[in-house]
Amino acid sequence: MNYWLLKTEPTTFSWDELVRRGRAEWDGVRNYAARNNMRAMAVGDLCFIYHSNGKPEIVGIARVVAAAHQDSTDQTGVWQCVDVEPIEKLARPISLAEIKSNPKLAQMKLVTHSRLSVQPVTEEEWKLVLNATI
DNA sequence: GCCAACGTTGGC
DNA sequence: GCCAACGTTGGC
Repeated sequence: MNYWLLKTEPTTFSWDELVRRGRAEWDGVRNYAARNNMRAMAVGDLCFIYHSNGKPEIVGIARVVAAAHQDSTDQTGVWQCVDVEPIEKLARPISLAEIKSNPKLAQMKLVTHSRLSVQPVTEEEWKLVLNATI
């Protein structure tokens, strides 16, 4: 199983909205690197949900429930998305500042490739973030 | 295929 | 609102 991080602007689509819907297409991604990461996802993989813009922080965990398929908001056939469902909110959100200040997390794509909206997370990083919430 | 111009993202 | 980073576009 692999781990990922999905960015979203909460004013457009927030964690709470994902919980309200129960399941959602992670659509609207228009970046090749991000799309390729979604193609690499398998059902059962876990994703951090990250709120960008305003108050940057990881807020919750979602699970991939459908592998990459045609993005219903795209007419060109180029873009794809996965479906995810919310699993749980973090015990407390982990801010970008906190991630940057932790030397063990300084290599996260969130820090080194800050604009990539769908990114892989290593198992070690995943555990370190979860440990930080306790 | 290079690279300048331009648009977007997203932290601050 | 500013601006750095970076992806995309298009002329040559």
